[in-house]
Amino acid sequence: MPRPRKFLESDVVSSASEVFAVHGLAAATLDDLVRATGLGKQSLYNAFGGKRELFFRALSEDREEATRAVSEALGHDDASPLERIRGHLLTMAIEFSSSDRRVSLTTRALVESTGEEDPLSTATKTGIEQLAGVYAQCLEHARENREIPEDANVQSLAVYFVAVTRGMELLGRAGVGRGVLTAVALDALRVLHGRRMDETTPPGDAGQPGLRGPKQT
Amino acid sequence: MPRPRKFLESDVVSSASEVFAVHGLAAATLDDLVRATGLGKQSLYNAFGGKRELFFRALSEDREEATRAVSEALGHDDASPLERIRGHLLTMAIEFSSSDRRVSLTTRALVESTGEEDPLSTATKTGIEQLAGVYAQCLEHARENREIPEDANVQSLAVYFVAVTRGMELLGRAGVGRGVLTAVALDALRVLHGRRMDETTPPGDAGQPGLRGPKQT
DNA sequence: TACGTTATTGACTACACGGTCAAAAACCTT
DNA sequence: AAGGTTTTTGACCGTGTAGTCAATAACGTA
Repeated sequence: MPRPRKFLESDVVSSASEVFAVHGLAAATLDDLVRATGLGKQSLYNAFGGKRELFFRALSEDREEATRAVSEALGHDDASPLERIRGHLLTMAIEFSSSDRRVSLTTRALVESTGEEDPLSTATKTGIEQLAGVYAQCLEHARENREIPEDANVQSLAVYFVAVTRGMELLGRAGVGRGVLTAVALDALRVLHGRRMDETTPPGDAGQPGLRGPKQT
Repeated sequence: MPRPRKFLESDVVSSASEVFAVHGLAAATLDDLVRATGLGKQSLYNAFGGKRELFFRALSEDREEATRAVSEALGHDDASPLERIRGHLLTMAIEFSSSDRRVSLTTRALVESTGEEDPLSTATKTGIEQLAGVYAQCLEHARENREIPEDANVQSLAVYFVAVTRGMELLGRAGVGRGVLTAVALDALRVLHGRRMDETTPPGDAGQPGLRGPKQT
């Protein structure tokens, strides 16, 4: 019998997400959010509880979306695991060099968090772990396929890829262009083909027939 | 004959830098700055012109300091170029996994800039180019020394290292520990030893006798 | 069709912020 | 010692902020 809402929470969160991605948590004003979502202040307040809470909702949606996207890109079986990682990184290069002002909410939360104990910080930490998990899974498959060296440390490589993509995101925002970012992505991939630094002879298993080499500028 | 100042501009900028590194530009209040620097508001205003201008001063000092530090780490000739890059990256891993809340002002400016035309953005862009230049120089030496493949693209690799360090910075802030970050750094270095993705036979020049292999967890 | 429940609306509040003003203080020169 | 110049000091101001309140509207049910 109560009066029903005129909006879908998911729509609101998604609009808010946009605002936060462009302005960040602190710099986004309630007015920005009101304008973007079409709701009144009080409705926002009733439904979510305030700017910070709304940000958390947006953040967790963003994390889900991000891991979903990566795990889809890495999970298709139309190509070998290694090829999929390669494709994914190239996609990221293009995405990050687009000129819109978006920054992933995870990165924003990371930078705006005020301390190790800040809920923002813990939320992003689990987000990063999720992401690394997805990479790790794909890398494990690659290892099973003998596409990467037997002794590769899948766990640290997974974190490595999270770091690289985060760095590419920042560089893209700094105005680094698509060509350079693509070259960086291809450079980053060479890790998967390298010998360990203390080895002088190559492992016996490495050739990747299906892949093209980097066409660096 | 005018009354002299009671402070050194460099001291003030350096204190302000600290505040900005912890809080960011937007979140740092003038009161924070007043407290940290010991000056009165008006003195700050006379000497610098306002929060934003002070941030720019701090930013350019930060850029100088950062490039100076990197180029020192990469410029010593107590080790081969490649060894120096390795040492530098490991140093960064330790630094970034320290638990203080600092974030480089360049990264902050990058994230807080509001548009491609924002002076913040252009300042950071040149900062990143400077940094990449330092890496490029060292990589060039490494190439001349035949420590990395002849056909390595020094320019994109330089940008790659900027991306990796930026990523490591973010991960460190997310609470990723020293061990993992070190492993990531070592992973990142493998790029310099890798074959191109379309090669199946190794280049003939690679062994690095003085270096230990990664002790990944 | 009337009632109870919840959503919506828009005016309101308290506050913290960046920035300013004018008076007082401190120094160097002459 | 006196004057001129600049810094310092501390009170002040307008603005924009997140958040609140009380009145009104809209719906399902009975």
